[in-house]
Amino acid sequence: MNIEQQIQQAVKAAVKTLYGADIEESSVQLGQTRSEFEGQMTVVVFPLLKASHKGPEQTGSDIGQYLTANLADVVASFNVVKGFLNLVITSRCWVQLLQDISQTEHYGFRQPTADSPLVMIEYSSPNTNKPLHLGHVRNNLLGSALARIVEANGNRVVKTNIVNDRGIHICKSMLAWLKYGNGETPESSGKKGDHLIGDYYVAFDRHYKEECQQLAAQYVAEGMDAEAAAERAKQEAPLIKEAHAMLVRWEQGDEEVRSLWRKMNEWVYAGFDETYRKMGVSFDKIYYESDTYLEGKEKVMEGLDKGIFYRRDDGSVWADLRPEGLDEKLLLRSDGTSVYMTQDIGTAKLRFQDYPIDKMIYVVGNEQNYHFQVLSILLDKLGFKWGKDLVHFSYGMVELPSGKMKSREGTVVDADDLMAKMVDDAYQMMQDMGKNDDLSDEEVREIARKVGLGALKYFILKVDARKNMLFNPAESIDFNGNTGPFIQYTYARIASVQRKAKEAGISMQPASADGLSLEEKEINLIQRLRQFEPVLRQAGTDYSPSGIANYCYDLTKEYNQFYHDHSILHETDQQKQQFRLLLSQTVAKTLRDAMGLLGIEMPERM
RNA sequence: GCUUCCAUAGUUCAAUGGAUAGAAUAAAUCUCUCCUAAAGAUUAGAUUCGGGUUCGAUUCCCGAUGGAAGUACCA
Repeated sequence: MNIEQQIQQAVKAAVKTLYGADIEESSVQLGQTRSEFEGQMTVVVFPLLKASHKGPEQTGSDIGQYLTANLADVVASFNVVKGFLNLVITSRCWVQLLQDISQTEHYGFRQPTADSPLVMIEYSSPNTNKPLHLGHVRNNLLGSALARIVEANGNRVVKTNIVNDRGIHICKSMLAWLKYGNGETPESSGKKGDHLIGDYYVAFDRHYKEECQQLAAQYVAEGMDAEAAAERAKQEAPLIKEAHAMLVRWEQGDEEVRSLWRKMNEWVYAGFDETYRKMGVSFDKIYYESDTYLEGKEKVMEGLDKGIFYRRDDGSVWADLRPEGLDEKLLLRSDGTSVYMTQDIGTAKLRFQDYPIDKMIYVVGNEQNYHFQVLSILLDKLGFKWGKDLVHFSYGMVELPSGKMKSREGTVVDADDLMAKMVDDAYQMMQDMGKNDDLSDEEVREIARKVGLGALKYFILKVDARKNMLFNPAESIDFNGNTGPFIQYTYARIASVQRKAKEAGISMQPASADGLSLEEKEINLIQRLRQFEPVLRQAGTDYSPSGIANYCYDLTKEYNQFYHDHSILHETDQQKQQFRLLLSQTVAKTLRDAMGLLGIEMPERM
């Protein structure tokens, strides 16, 4: 039984004996003592006043006395400040706790079993017409971190990706490539496939814009007012008409269009795979919209038969969600083609066929909150048992100082470029600091890779996912302060101490704890280590990678203070030295586990 | 218009309803004959406004103000 439970139980017993009242064990509010007071654990006595019918001070001291008398192994002494009962926990307890943590592999993790809930997490979900940018990076990092966190809380997890490989957007790239590409390929140009396709998407847009302007000018000359002319031009421009025609040919299965589509998608996938690999994200199962949209149609027709949906005179199919407080939602266009919602229904159907899903989590930006509100209702109506409480893990946008990223204005922060720049910066920094003297260039580059990506990942994951966040390309991402490298650096320092201890033949095995008196910072650290379990639980229920990131920072900060104040290898008291080595080792272990959940690798030196 | 989300130091971020709201950064200053100074320490700086619930509110509720997103036969 852990310290918290022992105290809670004892407080319950105290209330019973002292005041004759029954309280719930779990209702005993137990927190950590603030550093300015003596003690490590604090019982909040306010909620107990109803039972005691005494003042807070008196109640606190009654219970404190009971605890020191009846739980002397754990509670050494106490003090009461206002309504807070601060408890000093015995050193013996702390050392025991440290040993437990150090001996537990992946302390705080829960192993999934065969009958654990099956959670499917969808993330990434790119369009195949342009390369990944910083917004996708946030999505991918959040999704993969979330998958690890959910798994570490004892769930079976399937990571999935839905690729939006069909639709007007990819037709635009295809058309531009046919018109202006001169047969350019990734091989011929040396460009990454996704970047190549992205360039043609931009090219389409540029030419389309020109056409629109010319056409609009012509309409205005014919006497139309400017706004209407612009609107009309958008629809009547030859390029967009060609793109639509191409989409129709695609849907009809026109082999010429299909084979071009396959070829260009392959280029893009090769590019994506490289980006995913560098980012360190992966999937267990990938779905393609081109496979799922027909399933969606089928499912919608099924709903139509059951009377869940209705058909309008023009042939389009709708769901009436006004009873749910929402609007009517289109599910099939009047020409019978499917929309975004149709596809998601189809994907859900296929997934449910493939896996007995208990819970579905969609990692998708908050701009689609409404979509998922609707999807949840529709899936529920269609009989998916997990539809009703599907989780839309809705995250905020990444903004630039100039506002939103816009591909047209060239303000998009490219994922590949950014990762490369982070690694370069880390490499340059190592050069400048002369840290690479006895390392091969290859080793330095590997460390720079971990550090550069660690900085990027931590930068993104430490922020509450719900909130919009700011990225300033001019300032770049810091390597000092509350950053990934700060945590990695501390880890590398511990690794260094451990190497030296090993060379000197110093045992890291815990000696007897008898007579060992602990420093305040040592106790703080053990307490912090213990905290990892509740933090991980919380991160699992709140779906909060940032909770893990913040924990890593707090633990690191705490350790650095300890490291600064207390010597390890120079400590002459052997018992203390071994204890500190064990403590350091356990901090390193916990940091590796916790940062690992965020997908951040820890270098043994840097 | 309607719906949803957000609002904390100059800036970027924290805080299961708990004690004097924490960090980082930017500024000034100190600490390497000492286990890695990508570190540690000191000084100064913030809860948008008005109500309510509570022993206690940055946190929960209502209203106002400001910002973002959505409200497509786009995805």
